[in-house]
Amino acid sequence: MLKSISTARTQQGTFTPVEKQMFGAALLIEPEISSTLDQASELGQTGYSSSLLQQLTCVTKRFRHLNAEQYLLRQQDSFESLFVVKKGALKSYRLTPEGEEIVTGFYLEGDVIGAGGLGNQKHFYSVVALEPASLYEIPFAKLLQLSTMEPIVQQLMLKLLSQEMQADQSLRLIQLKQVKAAIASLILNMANRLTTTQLTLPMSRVDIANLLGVASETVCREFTRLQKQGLLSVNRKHIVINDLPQLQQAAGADCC
Amino acid sequence: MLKSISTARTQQGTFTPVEKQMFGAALLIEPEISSTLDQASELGQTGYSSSLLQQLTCVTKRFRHLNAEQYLLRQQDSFESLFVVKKGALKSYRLTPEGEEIVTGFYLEGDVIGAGGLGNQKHFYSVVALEPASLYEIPFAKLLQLSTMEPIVQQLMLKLLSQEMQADQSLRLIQLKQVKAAIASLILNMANRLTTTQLTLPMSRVDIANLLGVASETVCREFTRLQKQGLLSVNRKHIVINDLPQLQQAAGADCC
DNA sequence: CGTATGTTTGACCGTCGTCAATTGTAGTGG
DNA sequence: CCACTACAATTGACGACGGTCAAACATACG
Repeated sequence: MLKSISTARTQQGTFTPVEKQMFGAALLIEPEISSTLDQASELGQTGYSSSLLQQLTCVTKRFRHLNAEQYLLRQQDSFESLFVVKKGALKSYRLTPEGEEIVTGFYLEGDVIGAGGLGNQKHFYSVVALEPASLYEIPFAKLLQLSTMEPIVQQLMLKLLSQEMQADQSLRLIQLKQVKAAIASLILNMANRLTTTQLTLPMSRVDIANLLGVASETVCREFTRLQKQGLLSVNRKHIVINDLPQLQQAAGADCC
Repeated sequence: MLKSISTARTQQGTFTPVEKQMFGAALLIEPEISSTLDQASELGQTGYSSSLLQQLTCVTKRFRHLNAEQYLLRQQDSFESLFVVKKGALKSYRLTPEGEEIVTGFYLEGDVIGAGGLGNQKHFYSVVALEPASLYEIPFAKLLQLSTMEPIVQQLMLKLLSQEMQADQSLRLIQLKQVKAAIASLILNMANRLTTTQLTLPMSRVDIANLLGVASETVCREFTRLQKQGLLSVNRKHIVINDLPQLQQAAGADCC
């Protein structure tokens, strides 16, 4: 349900940890890609790669700040940049012809926004901040330009898109489940990403309902049911996980 | 619901119609990309592009034939090729931990299979033929190699991935709708692609049910309901559209 | 012709959507 | 600092949609 399947990682290698973190945060480097970078350096392309790195870190130095309710981009905006969430939370959604909101995902720290526009001229969803948020901005033109010089960048872009696709797919899996399981999955996913048993949801019940395609009342009822079963403590947006194993079972093996 | 949003097209230009069709069928060229190709040629890169074209047509000359029920690829297979459906129909699916089948899409003539693996080592779904099918095979390694020489190929790959993502997204929209609307959309999409009011479904009721996340009985009931309303004539897998405008309305503006 | 499989239909019941009332919380202005 | 207001969240009642079980039926294949 959340856009990123994995979080950015750093590794010891040819690049300094700081550089890697920067690069990783910007492009969600997986371990294997990270080592690809290392290998590239080891293969005598160090000069080339480090200049690449310089350009990338340069590119990612742009920042953008949003207040709650402010839009990062709107459906049909022309595609110009990728964004990486540095802090805060956002949601993406589309509108049905009837004006209903269909939430397509939530973005937390480290998530990449806009990969879906990589092959298109236009974005096909709007993205709005749920709380004050700051983001890195990566101009797509710059990225494309770099990619012609460095195949690694191209692979990264492909990987980004694939990840976003996989995230969408697991979202589909969630929707097919019982609502109870979907909620449990949502909570678990949030908790995993934040590595804590206590969390504050950035999104409203309505947002969750629109993500799962159910009524907001149903979301409420499932929250209270999970609380009565002792798996969660719920107080509005504040959630405490009381019984992790049971919750995982309720999620029904979050799968894939 | 169906994987491709648009079908391959041919245009008059630098390349011969036959070449274009080949290229278009293989990579789902959009008009604007197609004209990009033309522009590239006009900008004096003709030699380069036509060698690209030669390589592409060469690459796409590989064929693959499947009987019904035969697998094109299985979940966790390593990613080696893209496929383009030349004839026939296939479905892709994943299994839940409980062993339930979740259909992720149907592929008809002209559809591209496997774009989701572009950034990954493994495919995350299985693909099986619903009826005898023949496909073009495009080795990924070759494609990547070409893309380092020709930015256009890279753009095409990005576009392919984006298209697959958009298809997934519209699938999500369908799932959130009423089952009736979902079925109507499915039929309309099939009919549009085949440009006819009379069609034979390649997939079973169970497959449709697994795609939409409902019971197969529900699919049956909606089919008969649409028939009783006079929108469709249904006889097992044979469908005739009797009232297109009404059907489109039932689909509820297939949107986006 | 007979069996296996896919399809259709009916009966029953649980889940979830809708409508509505109530509570709780945060933000506003006095 | 305290009402007052607006809105999110919660809970209840009721009905419809869709899942499950079961049976009847049609079609394909041997």
